[in-house]
Amino acid sequence: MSKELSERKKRILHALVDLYISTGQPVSSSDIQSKYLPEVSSATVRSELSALEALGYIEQPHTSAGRVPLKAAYKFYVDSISSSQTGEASLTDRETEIIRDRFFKRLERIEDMSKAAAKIISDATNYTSFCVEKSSMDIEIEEVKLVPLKGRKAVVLIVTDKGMLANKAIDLSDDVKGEYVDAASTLLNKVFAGRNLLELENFDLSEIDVEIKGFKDILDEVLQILRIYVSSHTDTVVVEGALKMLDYPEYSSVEDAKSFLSVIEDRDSMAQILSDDGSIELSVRIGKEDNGVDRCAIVTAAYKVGDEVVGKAGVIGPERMDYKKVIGVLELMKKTMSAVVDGTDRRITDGHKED
Amino acid sequence: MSKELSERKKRILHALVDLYISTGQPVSSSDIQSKYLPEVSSATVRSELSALEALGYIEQPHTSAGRVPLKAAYKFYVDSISSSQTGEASLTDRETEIIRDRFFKRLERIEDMSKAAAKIISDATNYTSFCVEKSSMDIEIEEVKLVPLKGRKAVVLIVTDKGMLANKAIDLSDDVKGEYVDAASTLLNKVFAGRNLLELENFDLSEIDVEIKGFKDILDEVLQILRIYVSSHTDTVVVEGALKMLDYPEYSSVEDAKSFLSVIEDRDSMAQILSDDGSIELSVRIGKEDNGVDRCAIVTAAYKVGDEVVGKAGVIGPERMDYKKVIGVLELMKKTMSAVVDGTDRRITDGHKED
DNA sequence: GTTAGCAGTCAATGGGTGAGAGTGCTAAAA
DNA sequence: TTTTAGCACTCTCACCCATTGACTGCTAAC
Repeated sequence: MSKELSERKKRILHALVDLYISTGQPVSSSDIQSKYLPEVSSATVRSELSALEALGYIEQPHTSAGRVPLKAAYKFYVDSISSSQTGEASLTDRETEIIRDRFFKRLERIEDMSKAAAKIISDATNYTSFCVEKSSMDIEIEEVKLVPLKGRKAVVLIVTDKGMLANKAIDLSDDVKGEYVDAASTLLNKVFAGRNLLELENFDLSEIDVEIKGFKDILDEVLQILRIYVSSHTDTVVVEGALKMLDYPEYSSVEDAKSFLSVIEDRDSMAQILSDDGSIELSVRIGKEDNGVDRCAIVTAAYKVGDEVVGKAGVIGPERMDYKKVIGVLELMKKTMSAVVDGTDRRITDGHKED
Repeated sequence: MSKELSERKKRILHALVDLYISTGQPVSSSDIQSKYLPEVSSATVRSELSALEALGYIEQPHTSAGRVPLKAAYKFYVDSISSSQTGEASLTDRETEIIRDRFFKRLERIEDMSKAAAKIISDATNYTSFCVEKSSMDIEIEEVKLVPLKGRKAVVLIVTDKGMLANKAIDLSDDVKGEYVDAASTLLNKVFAGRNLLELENFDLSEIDVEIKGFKDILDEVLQILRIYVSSHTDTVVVEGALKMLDYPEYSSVEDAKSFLSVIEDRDSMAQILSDDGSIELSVRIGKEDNGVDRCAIVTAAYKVGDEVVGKAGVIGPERMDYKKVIGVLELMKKTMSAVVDGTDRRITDGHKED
């Protein structure tokens, strides 16, 4: 904070976080000296460490213990790795290939993308992962059709530019004559075709300048179907590997585990947490004040089409997580997913790989 | 086992299980004596206890500890409560009313029944609960319709006696003429209408004695839609209150908690476990050999329509669970749900309560 | 500014001890 | 023969204490 650190302090801080991430134990001056700075003595490292402690980067759990990174130290660490290189370089070519491969292999239908991505991210990083699909309401109704069935039933079909939206069987109270159905279909199309789903939220039937006559019932019915769809269609959150967090000593008490899991399992609180970071491309949030989950770090990547964020993928793990790897995996997935959503890479839409 | 226990042994065994269920601690002879058998001395209880130990009902964790029930003791206990009274009597009228009330209040659409029931059972008992809905394949196709849309797209609508089944937009490669669509619709109906979904599994198009001509593509398409539906439509399992198990000291180590949760979270293994008990009306399975989950008891109730099991509801908890209450709640839910599914109690199908 | 050496601090470990809980056994009473 | 009171025995658990080992901070020399 405040002023720029000396080069040696930077090296020492980086070393300390590195060591702490891999061991989870407080790091001693001699550890740092022997593994990262053989050219100086441990006493020198010690004096640098007390300086860093005064600056608020690290602390000692107790007098005779080594040092543990604080939030500021993690921030510094994350900054230094994401500026020094593109994160993806932290994965070997082989790893990159395996991940890409698994992604396309699992992807038979495009709807499974979130699930597949979450699974792969969790497997590759060994942390709990999640994916959010923003359910865009920017859907245009192309066509509404009333299809008569046997008996007095009929089906309302609503076709949109993004595919089929909803269909529902309804009872027609009147006797169904072909003319009625045809007329109703025509009317429904006049009223709804070309409209956007968002417009419908405050939509008043009486504003429409078409003849409604005996069709009010059916119009209401369709409107209700659409409204139910809009209100029920919230962002979908999928979580993978929730139990992986229990492998880390940070969460080795049942109470901690329980409080973590109860947040993770609750889709609403997850959606809340994930929406907090706006639409930053790559966001790293550490600690409860930052992300709402105690003693955790959350890394999210937003994937976009054009300028619009269409979803997010991320990892939630202990503060001392392997940021290098996580950022690498997320950047790779981000690229891959953006390409698929975008249509640049359509390997899966026809059901098989091309390469 | 082997021989019938003396009346006093029965009382002592019952008392021991009762005490162990409420405290979770090994039960001493004097506990039993003071709270359940004041007319004899603790020494007498002691000698009875060693007899029961020899018979395999109970054991001592170590020499100077009290006794703990074994599986045989729980079996005895469950038998004695379910024969002595109908379990439901173990709930007060007030409790019964509250549970019924909550059930109907939550139930706005019939599809939510499993979820609602699981939630209520879990809340009422404080254990992890689950519901399984058997997805019956006994569905008859009533009508197949090919509905042309704008452009070259069309929708296949499949109507069954149980409601709408599936619909899928397809591309028609040929130019779409009204006649083609009509002819195809007629053909599709000839082929599929009146058939049961189960027949379709090994269904050979060439066996059909209608003219196929140029319609093979569309027939294949529909057949595939149906097959995908059949294969993807497995029993649905919902689980509620998975984390409640962590409140019990039996699962206070993270490893135990993890192994429990990983079984519970996995729908497949749950479905497996739950199908194991056949269609017993009320099944109590204790211990790993019995139910596949370590140090747990599983109580399930099957709800039926006529003779057919259409679903199950149950509780999974520590071996020393409050069987009385659990059995009471499950019997109540079983009655209530059977009535709803059966159609005897249709309070919810028209969207509001009647009483 | 850096280093070696040393004293000081603290957590963790392990052995020892005493209290408490509960049993089994035995001999006497019912 | 069954039940009971009394007592010795066993085992766990909690606590204390001393020892160990891991670090640090300080100081004086380089």
